[in-house]
This record gives sequence, structure tokens and C-alpha cells, in this order.
Amino acid sequence: MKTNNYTEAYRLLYDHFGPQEWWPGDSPFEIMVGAILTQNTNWSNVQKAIDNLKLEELLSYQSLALLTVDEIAQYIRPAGYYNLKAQRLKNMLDMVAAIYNGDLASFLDDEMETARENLLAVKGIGPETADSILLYACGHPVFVVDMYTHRVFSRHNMVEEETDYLSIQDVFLNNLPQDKQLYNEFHALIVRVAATFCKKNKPLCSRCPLQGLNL
DNA sequence: CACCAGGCAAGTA
DNA sequence: TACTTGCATGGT
Repeated sequence: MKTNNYTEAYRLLYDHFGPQEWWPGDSPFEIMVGAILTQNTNWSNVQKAIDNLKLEELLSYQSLALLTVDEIAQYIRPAGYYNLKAQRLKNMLDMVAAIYNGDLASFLDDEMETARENLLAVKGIGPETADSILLYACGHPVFVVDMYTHRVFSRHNMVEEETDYLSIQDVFLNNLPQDKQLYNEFHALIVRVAATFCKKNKPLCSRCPLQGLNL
């Protein structure tokens, strides 16, 4: 059975780490909030911010929409960049209000391309945040690229060192079956292997399961 | 103490 | 177009 290196990389990671069962969140709305809060930020800090909102039962579209930007900012302080992220959350809520008449379910059920355009039009939502929401909150078949994807696979010579988001995304979309469950697990596994074996400013780790690739 | 973390937008030349 | 900078907390 022949397969390509990208499918093989997925299999190696899955065999090593097992299913990751992402996204860590109980609802689509929690995932949308988490996607903004985790921008350039460690997840453990994001979890504290999410817990703050949960304790006050504010982690729903209807509840959060009642707060001012400054009020949101105080709850999410542990996530860092809290003033910026509070405004970005507000921008996202405003988009749902303006385009989907305040009905979150309408956004979640919308067509993928339309939903992506609406997300990218929100100030503070870029390609990674948009794709994370499309995949993990909406359930659309999108491959999410992040800093780890670039680091891990450029280190293994499977993506260019100097490249951009869409180019990396193309590599994976062109070399993997269109399968949202696979995209879901693969991204989570990439985060896992980066945190475990492929840290910044460290040499290629000999214990990385991707060493098993026949390049 | 320094460095890092699941980005993005705005400013500069 | 191609760099650079601001945003900020908490863990290692």
C-alpha cells in the first residue's frame, strides 16, 4: 500500500499519540471564543480566561453580547492582550448580529465559503483563526495551518522555509483526502508533536515520531 | 533573569 | 511590496 509523506506523517503521529479529540471546548461558541483568545498565547492561559467566563455563565453568544468591551477585557485578562482580544471578540459578535440577525446557529449552519468571508472581514480574525472556527466550530473540511505546522514540516523539509499561509494549506489539501475528521486530528496532533518534540530553537529531535518518514 | 506561547493589524519606507 | 512594532499574561 503506497501513500504520500503527508498521509504517512499523519499515521505516524496518530499511532504515537492516539486520538486528541479536539477542540478542547464544550460548545461551538466556546470554540469561537477560544480561537481568538489563543492567538499567540499558550492554551493554559486561555483556559483560565475561559474558566472566568464560565464561572459567571457568560460563555454564550447572548450573554457575552450584553457586556461592554471593557467588561469582557477584565474576565479574559489571563489570556494576555486582553484589551485587544476583548475588542476582537466584540467584533465577531457584531458580525453575527449584523449578518445573521444575532442567530449563532445560522452562522454555524452557513455555507463554508460564505462563513469564511464573513469571518475574515472581522477585524482581528485572520486566516488561522477563521479556519479554526470553520473546522472545529462549524464542522467544515478545512486544514488549519499554524506556526507549529510551519515549524514541524519545514524542519522535516515538507514545506518551504519561506512561504505563506495559503501555500502551506495548499500542500496539505493537495496531499490529503478531503476528510474533516482527518483535518481535525492532524492539526491537533501537530500541536501535540510540536509541544513535545519540536520546540523552538531546538535541533531536530531524534525521538520525534516523524523521524520514521522515508524521505 | 530571558524566552516562549495554537496571530493579527497598523505603521514605516 | 516588504519589513517592523504593539499587544500582555503566566509558565519554564
